[in-house]
Amino acid sequence: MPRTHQRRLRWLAPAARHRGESSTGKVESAYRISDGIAERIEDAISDGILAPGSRLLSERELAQRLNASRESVREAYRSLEVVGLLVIRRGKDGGAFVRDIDHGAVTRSLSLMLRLGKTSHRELTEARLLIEPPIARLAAQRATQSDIEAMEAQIEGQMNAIRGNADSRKYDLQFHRIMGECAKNLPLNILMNSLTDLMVEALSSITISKEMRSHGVEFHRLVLDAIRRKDQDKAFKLMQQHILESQKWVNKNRSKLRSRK
Amino acid sequence: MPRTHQRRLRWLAPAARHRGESSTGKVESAYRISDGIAERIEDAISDGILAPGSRLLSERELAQRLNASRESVREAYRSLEVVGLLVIRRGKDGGAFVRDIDHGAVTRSLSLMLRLGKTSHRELTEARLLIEPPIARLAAQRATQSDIEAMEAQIEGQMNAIRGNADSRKYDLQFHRIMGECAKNLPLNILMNSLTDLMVEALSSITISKEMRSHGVEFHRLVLDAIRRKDQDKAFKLMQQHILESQKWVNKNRSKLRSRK
DNA sequence: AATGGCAAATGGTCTGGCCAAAATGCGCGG
DNA sequence: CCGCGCATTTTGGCCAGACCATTTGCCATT
Repeated sequence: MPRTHQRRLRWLAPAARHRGESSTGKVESAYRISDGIAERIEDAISDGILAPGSRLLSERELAQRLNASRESVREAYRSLEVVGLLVIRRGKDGGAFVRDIDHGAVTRSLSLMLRLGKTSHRELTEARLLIEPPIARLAAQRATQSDIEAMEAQIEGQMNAIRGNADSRKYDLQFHRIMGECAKNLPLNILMNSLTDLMVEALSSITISKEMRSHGVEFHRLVLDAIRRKDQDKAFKLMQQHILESQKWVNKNRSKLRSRK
Repeated sequence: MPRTHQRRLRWLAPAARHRGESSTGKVESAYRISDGIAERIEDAISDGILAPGSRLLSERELAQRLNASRESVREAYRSLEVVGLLVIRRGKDGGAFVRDIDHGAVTRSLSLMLRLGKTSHRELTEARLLIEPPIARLAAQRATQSDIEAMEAQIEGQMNAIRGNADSRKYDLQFHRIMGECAKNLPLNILMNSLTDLMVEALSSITISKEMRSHGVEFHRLVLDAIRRKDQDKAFKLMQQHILESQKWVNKNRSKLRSRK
């Protein structure tokens, strides 16, 4: 039975939200139906009503239920996909699914800003130098047994990759990632991951010698050892040294870096 | 005259981009026309072809030129608006404009992630504690004369606001922001701004006593003094102390904090 | 000169349709 | 009986055309 109402968009009207500034720079003036829908979904997700992995209604269906057009719903879904909350698949059994938490969106925005700001590699390294050693310290302080085991497994994998002459970069990144987990601090972890992701991206164009890779994994082993012994200062200094060395190495290979216009 | 086109989307096909992973988690499988358009615009912006403030073609016009539908163009514009690259206005003389660089998007995604991750205030403070003091140190090292003047002016404004019993929070935030500028490191600056923005947002629900506000500005004055004298360690320690004190104060007022589900 | 209203440009939404991808079922041939 | 491929179905992607809402500027009326 196709409901008979004609009126539009009354379903969201209580106290026409001003949602001012909120210091994030977002200023919504005149509202868009799609924004209203997106906001509702966003809230539902952050309130846990929609768990990661669950499937939303199809565009057609939700549109009908909300008495909105399919386009409005579509736009809402797409917006949320852009910010990383949803993932949309086509075909039967497709649709919009709640993505499990993933800081990729932060990295993406950050990456954009840095590209626009013509950030140099030097700045990136400097930032890492200020963030990662403290994280290593926290990791040494807070790593659990299972954290340590995860890192051991990872190092193992990396060594195998090197022996097999495969690309070890992925493992390298993963080591830093696990260490970030150990610090038990989400904001820091996200920030660090974004920086290291950007680093990897920036360096993706140059190949790394086998010796260098072995050297890297050796360093990881030392850091892990410090963490295992809960030697916070040692972990801090090792990390610092690790970054400095890699910076030095990059400088020697600067010519191979792809230039940014 | 309704153009006679048969084929679609040939205008973007050279070397069907795979744009794999890139470690940001973004995996585009099946190509969307709108994504193609968005990517082109994004590149144009980061290459400086489209300067901040410039106006893009209207949806109708660009659609016609690209031989695409208005919806595709619209979707591209909207996506870029969501990530903070464009701002869209309605009405005559409206349209999509290139936004000048603004880290708001990063803050927004970060904020989302933190909400989803149920980040505590404690973690936020811890992160700030690791990031801001080093930034103060860098600021002391690198601040120019005009930077210092800007900070002086800001403190002046803040004191006036306090005397007039106006809300000084805006100025407070601004001080940290200017100090970030002084550090001359974009990544760090963005990260710090995101954290302080989140902090302000989290604290927006409680009022701050006049004494506390005076205390705050006094601290800023001290920090500025250290920066002026290029006393890096002093700036570092002051900043650390500043954050610790505000944390202590927040703890005393914890009950007033709006709870996050 | 001030003001009110009209016209134009532009995004926002709706309708209704077709295409393309993906999963599933069905039937035919081996 | 076991695939293998084709048709079907569901769902997003795209399109065309229309109308609405907002904003701006201009112009006529007062």
